[in-house]
Amino acid sequence: MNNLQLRGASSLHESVREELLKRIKSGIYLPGSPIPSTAMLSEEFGVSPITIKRSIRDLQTAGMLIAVAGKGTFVKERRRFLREVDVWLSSIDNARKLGFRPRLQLLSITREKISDATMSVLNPPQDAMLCVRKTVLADDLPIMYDATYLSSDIDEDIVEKFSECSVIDALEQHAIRIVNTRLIIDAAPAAGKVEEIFAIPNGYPMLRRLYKVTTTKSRITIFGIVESPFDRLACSLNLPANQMSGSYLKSKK
Amino acid sequence: MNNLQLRGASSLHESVREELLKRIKSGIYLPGSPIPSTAMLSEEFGVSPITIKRSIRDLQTAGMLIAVAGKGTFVKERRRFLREVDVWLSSIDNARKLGFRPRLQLLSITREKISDATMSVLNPPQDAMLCVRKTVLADDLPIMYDATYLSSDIDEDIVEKFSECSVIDALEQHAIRIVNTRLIIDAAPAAGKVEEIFAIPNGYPMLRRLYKVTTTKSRITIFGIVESPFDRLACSLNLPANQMSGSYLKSKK
DNA sequence: GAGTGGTCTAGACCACCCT
DNA sequence: GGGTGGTCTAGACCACTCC
Repeated sequence: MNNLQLRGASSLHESVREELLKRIKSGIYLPGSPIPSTAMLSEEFGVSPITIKRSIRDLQTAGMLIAVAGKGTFVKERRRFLREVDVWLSSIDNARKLGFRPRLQLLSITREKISDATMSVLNPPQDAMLCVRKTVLADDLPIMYDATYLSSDIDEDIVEKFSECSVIDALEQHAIRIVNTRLIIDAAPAAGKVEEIFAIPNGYPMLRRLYKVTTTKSRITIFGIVESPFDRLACSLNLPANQMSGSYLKSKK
Repeated sequence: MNNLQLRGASSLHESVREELLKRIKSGIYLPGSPIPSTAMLSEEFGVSPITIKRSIRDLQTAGMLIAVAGKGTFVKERRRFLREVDVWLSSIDNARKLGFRPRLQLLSITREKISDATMSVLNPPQDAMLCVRKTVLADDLPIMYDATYLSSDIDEDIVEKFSECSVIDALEQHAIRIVNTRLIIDAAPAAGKVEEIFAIPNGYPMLRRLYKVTTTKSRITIFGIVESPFDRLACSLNLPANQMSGSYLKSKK
């Protein structure tokens, strides 16, 4: 009935997972299409439905499958957005350049403190700031969740711009020059609304870009966090020799 | 007996998870220390041990806990290494600068093709290459798993250097100059040995840096993949205005 | 030997979707 | 109504660790 236990898997649910993964990779199960139901797989493999469910859940958290209650379990479509991080190009323009149809959606404008642990490396102010939250969609699929933090004494018409377009475009439209961008790329578990928006289960990690943008106007320093599902986005950057500093160029020791 | 269901959690295991997370964050359960056993938590919360296990497993994949069979479940120590990606500094020197005691461990030297999907963006050669695998430890904890790919016609003494020290240091010792580094930062599920080394479960994603280093010697182009658990490493970079290109500096449209 | 987590199973209930 | 996945439970077995 089955041909499991072929790989180096030490447990049943692992074997099942490997086998399903193999079928996805080899194209037996196609992106966007449903895989057989738990019951059917259970019968095919001669394993308890619970064990099948376990494997499927693991593949879900690994971003390979997406299960929809009442409908079935589907192979996730894999199309990844390459964010060019070393170029001053807004996410929107970046997406357009890569052939996506990008769209921006304002979620909320609130007053909040920045509480993220990683963010503290960038030394954000301790007091409450204006927080503009939006999602960026590419081809109608959400790929980014952005929280932009502005000092709360900022002009209302600037805030408006921030809710309509990206940080870079908003600044440009007010003729404010960027002096420096400090970026931290990390991954952290999805929390709250982010889980919903991207249908991410169980606090699974999101790829994040935390930024601090300093401008010529000393009053205007912008902080922000952009979160993306790791299977929808990757960052790319280029480091030419003539721009580099560090131990390599100095005579070491 | 319990005070669950307080958060916006829609299921029992979610409530339990939130409660455990709260206790970790508030310091009731301390880093490095064990949390109560499944049986005890089951009693305390008035929930099936299986539901407790479910919550614990989710917190494990989220990098908060680490369960050791026969010993107990422990709160993971959180100390994160900030890799400065825009500076030409070897990982080793970077770690040392941050106060870690770094160490390098050679794992294997093999001949392999580069098969990673993301890597294809960097257009690596299709034929088999020399693959040097090593781990980087900081304070005796593994933080990076590096696979360096070299064209297989390279001198043996250079290969030797690559297995002893980082790419940058190896090149420097042979007086080879780096012309450009192209970097892609993404996250991808852990596979095979990586799961073991970092005690990562279920193909949980690792933060990765894929690089292509071009040098003055045309024969020598180096590819590589560095993987790290996302709770042990983040990348940082700085983008000063004078080095930037892109739409912002050009007159747009 | 007592305690730990890990695995696998069986069975029941729910909410949802589609026809 | 018959299918789907999601949740929760009970119970049994194993391998491991520590005393």
